[in-house]
Amino acid sequence: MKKKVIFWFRRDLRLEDNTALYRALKSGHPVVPLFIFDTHILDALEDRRDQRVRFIHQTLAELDRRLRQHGSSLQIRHGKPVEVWRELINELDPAAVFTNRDYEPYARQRDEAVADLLQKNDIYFYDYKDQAIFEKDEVLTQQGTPYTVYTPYRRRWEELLAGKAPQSSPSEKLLDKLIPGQEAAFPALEDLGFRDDQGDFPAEELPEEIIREYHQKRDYPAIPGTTRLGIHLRFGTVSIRHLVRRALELNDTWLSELIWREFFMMILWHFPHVVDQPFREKYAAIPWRNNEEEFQRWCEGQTGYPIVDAGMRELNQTGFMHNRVRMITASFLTKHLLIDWRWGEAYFAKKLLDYDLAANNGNWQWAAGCGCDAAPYFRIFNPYTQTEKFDPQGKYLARWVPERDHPDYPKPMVDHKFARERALDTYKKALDS
DNA sequence: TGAAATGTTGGGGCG
DNA sequence: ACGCCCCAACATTTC
Repeated sequence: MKKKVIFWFRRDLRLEDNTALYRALKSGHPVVPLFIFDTHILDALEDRRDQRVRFIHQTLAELDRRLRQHGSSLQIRHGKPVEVWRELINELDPAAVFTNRDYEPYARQRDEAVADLLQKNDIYFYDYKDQAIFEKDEVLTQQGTPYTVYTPYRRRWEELLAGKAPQSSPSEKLLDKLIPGQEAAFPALEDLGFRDDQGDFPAEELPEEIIREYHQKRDYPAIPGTTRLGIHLRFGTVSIRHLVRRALELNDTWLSELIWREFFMMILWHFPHVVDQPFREKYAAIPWRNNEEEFQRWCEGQTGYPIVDAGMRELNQTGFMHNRVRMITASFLTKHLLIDWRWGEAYFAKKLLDYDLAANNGNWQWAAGCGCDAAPYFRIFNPYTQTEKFDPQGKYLARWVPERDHPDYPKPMVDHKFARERALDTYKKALDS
């Protein structure tokens, strides 16, 4: 009997065009598909109804159902990855482990520890590029340094792609190479310490019409002009190669957004200190006001600025916020209230279904002015002007802040002109010295 | 992937 | 006819 190999699912919860899964299935060994619910991550979540856990659970259930159609089933474990792997090694005695690379600092450290353990047991650890078109240092300047400005990065990225459609790995065609056996138990959400809930997640079907018109409609939060594929990119329920192929056919502006995603992934890979430090070191000197009460009002959508409140309420109620409004609310928190971008980043991390460390961190630093290729600090969004431009009929406001004209709706918590000048002054003083 | 302040231009009202 | 003022519209500079 041939030894088994294990395919470890992480941020790639799909059977189609899954690079490492394909390679495992091609290895000639029977493949055990595995997912580990990582207690390091789960225990840190505050909300026992966290919708992202439910999304993963639901997605895994569907994967398992499909695997069972092929006579196999998904192994699911729950624990600290290194400890789980110790058990798996004893239990399954695998010849090798296949997985797709993940570039976040925690994942890198986890994989290093697991790879180390496997190596000590003479088990191969094969990892593959899957969640990006170009990873690590595949896109570098002529000096061999990572790009820190988006536009030249994008130019080089497109040069390397050379207009060619990225190739898929047809893992879905080899599912008969999975290990037979349907005895693996599938845990309920409750077994993992979470509660089940209602509600639909956005579909993973590609909304072609939206992509076609993306450049015209993406900035208007009242209309469905964005694809809402973030959550699927986060958990890998859709293949980036597939999306880039469609982007090449359908819309250049949308392709640009996919490249922004890789830009920030690459920044996080090369400059992991951005996780808790500004990319531009000088910005560490900004004396954030960090007023807790004001932060609370921002979180709850009670600032008295309708567009800000609309965004925060959309986030709180749905786990989603339109991108234009993410920029406005982030600008308001960092500039108008002078609250540390990391507070805002942490709040978004807690609430966004599509939360992704690289993108969230990159965009918050962009908004605060301290990131690579960031908006200059003196670029301060005027919430009223933004509303006129991007929600001219007030439809978005009407949906999320219906009481905005009532006498009991709060007055603006800070005067725009005053806050603007205070921010300019504070940033200028901190950066000059 | 801003906004405000400041500068310039040109048409119209008016003496 | 002309100069002057006003001010909207646009452009440039500044934050």
